[in-house]
Amino acid sequence: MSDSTQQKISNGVKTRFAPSPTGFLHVGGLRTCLYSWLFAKKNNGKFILRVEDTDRQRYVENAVENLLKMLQTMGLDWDEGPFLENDKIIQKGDCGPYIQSERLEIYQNLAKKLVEEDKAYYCFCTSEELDKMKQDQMAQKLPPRYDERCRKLSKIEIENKLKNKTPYVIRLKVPEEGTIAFTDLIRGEIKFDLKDIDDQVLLKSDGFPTYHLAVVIDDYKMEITHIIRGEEWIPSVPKHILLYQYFNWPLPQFAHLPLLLNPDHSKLSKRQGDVTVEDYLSKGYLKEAILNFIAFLGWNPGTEQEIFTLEELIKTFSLEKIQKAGAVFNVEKLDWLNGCYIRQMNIDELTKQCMPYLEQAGLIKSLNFGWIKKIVALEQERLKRLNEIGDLTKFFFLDVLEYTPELLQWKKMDNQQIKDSLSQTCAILEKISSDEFTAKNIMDNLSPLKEKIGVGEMLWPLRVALSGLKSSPPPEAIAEVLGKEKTINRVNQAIEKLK
RNA sequence: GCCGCUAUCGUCUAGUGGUUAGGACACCAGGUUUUCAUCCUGGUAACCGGGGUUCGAUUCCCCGUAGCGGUACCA
Repeated sequence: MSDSTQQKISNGVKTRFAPSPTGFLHVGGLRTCLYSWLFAKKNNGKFILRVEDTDRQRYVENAVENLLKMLQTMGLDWDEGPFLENDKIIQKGDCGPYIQSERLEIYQNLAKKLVEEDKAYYCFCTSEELDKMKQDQMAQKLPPRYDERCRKLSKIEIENKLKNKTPYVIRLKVPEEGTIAFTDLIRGEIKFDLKDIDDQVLLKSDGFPTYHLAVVIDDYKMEITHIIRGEEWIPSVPKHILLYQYFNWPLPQFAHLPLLLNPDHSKLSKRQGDVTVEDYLSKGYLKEAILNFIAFLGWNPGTEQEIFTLEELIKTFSLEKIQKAGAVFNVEKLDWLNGCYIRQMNIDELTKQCMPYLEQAGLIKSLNFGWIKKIVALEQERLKRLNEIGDLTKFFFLDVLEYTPELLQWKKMDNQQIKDSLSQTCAILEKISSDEFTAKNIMDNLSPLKEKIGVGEMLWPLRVALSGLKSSPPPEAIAEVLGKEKTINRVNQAIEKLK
């Protein structure tokens, strides 16, 4: 099979994301989806969604709904497929249905057609027989594979078994020799020997298709031009190509994406941290940051720009720039990127998004948006994840701060010096009216004292008195947000602590 | 075991038949009139190994090695 038989981009690009509803959306799945989406958008093509629910054992209730919601909140829209409207799944598009369990007849008919044309055959082997076959082969150190015994069944034997309702599967008839090669858009030519390829089950005994049958039929029927999916599918491409040939259908283009890896280079998995998109969202990673980060895991534009909006990604994206090797999902860089996005955010929006986390931390008693906004603003440059906001701002909400008196000490100051510093500071603060209790005013008034006793000597004890922390925003900024009364109260509490 | 994919700083990566092998994260140091953070400056740190081809290979070819994936009536 030469690459000239692969379909060219003529009547427009059409890509798909085809997940299995077996749980929450995985970040690897999100990236696959993003790349397919970007490629379609970049080429003014169509992007569709298809649900591959042919495995009833692994089917998870509500997984489809979750999936649709998640893609929606991530801003990846699709032109055809299932959509959520008023919490109900409805399907739109001319190639529907887009849920494989609703297309069984199509697969069954086409599988039968292959049997009629001698390109596939009935197999009546039980799973016990298959297990035994495998064990015998392993014992003899042979590669485990189906020995094709049902290929040799006579017409009469087959008819009898069918008449007796013996359960069966339909298997692909893979030629004994020859090679199948194809050009992967990311990896170049990949070649397989047909003799290494098993007679794949196409239709299971429960009447459902396997992935291999369903994916080929649907990608053809739905006019997919570019199949963009994970590299774990490379070994099954020859089976798919065989099916395209048997059906006499044109081949789509293939692009197999590198895997996402754990820090130890194993395939990204739950055991070593968070893998679902929801996990990251709930920790307070912004969707823009997640998308940006994930886009760069296995792809980069070749320039030095690192921060990209979705629009910019569409403009810049290309399959050729996709990496071949797997990429470690490195949370540290995500943290940095998320911090960048948080710093760029409009403060009203940031405050709004922080609210749920403040509530979670049990900090919001009075919902004074304006006041909370000031607090959030003070921590904006320190925030890397929204779920840090509680710990970072707790001290604003408390009546009494818990800290050890030693924390008030700047360099080699003794208790008396600290007390003096705080009382002199307090005296100055007392003189500022509540109306003029602003950060700038406070610093202006404090300036002479600062000259007299030293910057650190004045500001450090004040900062600890107001925040109870060794790292916090500047004291005058905290004072302004706290207001005159609370500020003076906290300074006096600090002086008390030193007695 | 068999089949396939892959290989540049710790991580994400740029790049080339001749480069001081570039950037980002992380880390370290200094600066930005208190701390933390932000920001700025600087620093440590990489071409898996062996053979070819070549005047010259990190780059091209071959062979190893390692990692990963597949080897299901899972996708």
